[in-house]
Amino acid sequence: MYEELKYWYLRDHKLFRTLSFSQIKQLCIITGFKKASKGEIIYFSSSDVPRIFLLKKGNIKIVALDNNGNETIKDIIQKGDLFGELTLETDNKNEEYAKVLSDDVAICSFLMSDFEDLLLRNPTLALSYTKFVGLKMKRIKNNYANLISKDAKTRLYQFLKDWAEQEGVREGNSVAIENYLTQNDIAQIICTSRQTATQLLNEMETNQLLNYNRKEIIIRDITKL
Amino acid sequence: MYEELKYWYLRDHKLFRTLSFSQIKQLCIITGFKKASKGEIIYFSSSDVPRIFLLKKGNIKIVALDNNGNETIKDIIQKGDLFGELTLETDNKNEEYAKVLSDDVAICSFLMSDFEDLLLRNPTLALSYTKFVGLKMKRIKNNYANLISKDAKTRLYQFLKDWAEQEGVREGNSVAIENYLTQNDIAQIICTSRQTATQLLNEMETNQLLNYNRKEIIIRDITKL
DNA sequence: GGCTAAGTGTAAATTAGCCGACATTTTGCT
DNA sequence: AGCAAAATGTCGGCTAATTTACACTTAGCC
Repeated sequence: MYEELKYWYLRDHKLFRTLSFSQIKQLCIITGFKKASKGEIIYFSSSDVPRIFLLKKGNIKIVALDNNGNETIKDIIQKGDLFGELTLETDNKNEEYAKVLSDDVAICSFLMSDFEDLLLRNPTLALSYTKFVGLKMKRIKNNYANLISKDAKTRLYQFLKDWAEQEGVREGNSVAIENYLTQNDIAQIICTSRQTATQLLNEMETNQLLNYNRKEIIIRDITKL
Repeated sequence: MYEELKYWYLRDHKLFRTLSFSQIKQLCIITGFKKASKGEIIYFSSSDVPRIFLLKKGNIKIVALDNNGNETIKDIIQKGDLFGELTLETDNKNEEYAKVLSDDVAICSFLMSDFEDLLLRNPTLALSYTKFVGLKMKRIKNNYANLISKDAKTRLYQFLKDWAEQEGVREGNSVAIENYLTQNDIAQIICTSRQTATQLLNEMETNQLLNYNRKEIIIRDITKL
């Protein structure tokens, strides 16, 4: 892979914008690059050396298996997001993997140890990164707070609002979202059963709140959610 | 307040152990110190300049008010823990405050901006701090995962196990915990109603699993939880 | 010491939403 | 085109846990 390209891949991320070309290059020397298509599973937890990943294109979900072998969705990662050992702590027990949701994805990765070195040499980057992790924490906290205190309906509404805000294409008050999730995925994200999610989505369709199909969700009036 | 004392207060925290005396001193110049007693409320969200707090003695709970004005427990902070704007981002909308649980507490604080300066000058500290925040995030994630997928009983058991591990005094298989929480507090932490919590605790008492009173909880056999 | 508020105990009614058990539709694959 | 697998739709029973409601106990305060 051309050094130049790698440079731009990282440079693109707001976290790395303060870095010089040579600094990025240092980080890039050990950068891996990978393409994968829908349904593929990418192990990153205990696979080999701890890495940090950057999703360049597409969408993936981070999945963990509970004791009964059920999939639990931990996170949805979108284009531009970092994932992996973000806490810079190797985590042996957590058996997590990533599953590709969109048609195809592009992922770059770098070694955690190299990233640590870079942070040590670039205090500004270290500070940005700390804030970045902190922000992620805050997002997670808010998500969970919603999950716990609200009922399924409210959770679904909130999820749709968030999704619309992050990825939706707005036209007036209506928002179109590319739908790469199944109803089962949505159910898992908002922590309810598939049946309940289906029911709620159909109810919303009946009430003219949205149009749902497997490719696209159109929220008629985002302000009404 | 004597410089020396402040030095030891911070030095005591594992996060700051790598720092030299002069570095700690720099951080300390602007350190505030405060004592408070049971029931007192300490605002830190939007009060004045953003600060980071270190709880030196006692226990507090971080509480947020939801739209209906109900208290929601966000976190329980124990002796030695940091709290406040840990993400280094000033957070205007979140209206949170701390409430003192134990008879009395001692808190030191420093300005976020000073802490940022220190991090910029000490990349090693910055890295440690990132890991620290990361660890906190992981803990929160696990907590929430428990809250969501388990029933009230399991959640209570897990909470008691965690509490016992963090603060309990073990004697053989029995663990004594100083009980500074009301049953209502416990209910809020494990996200259930007060009545359910009461019922479960009494059930455990009947089953000889523990002895409960307002001052102390004794878990008969921690291995049986 | 006595009063008030906070904390605890208990029970019945109600309910959200999980679960099992299907039928139907859509998709991807050869 | 035709098949199997995945995704979606729908229903009713079941259960944990919330809610409402009230009695009792303890702690703190004048």
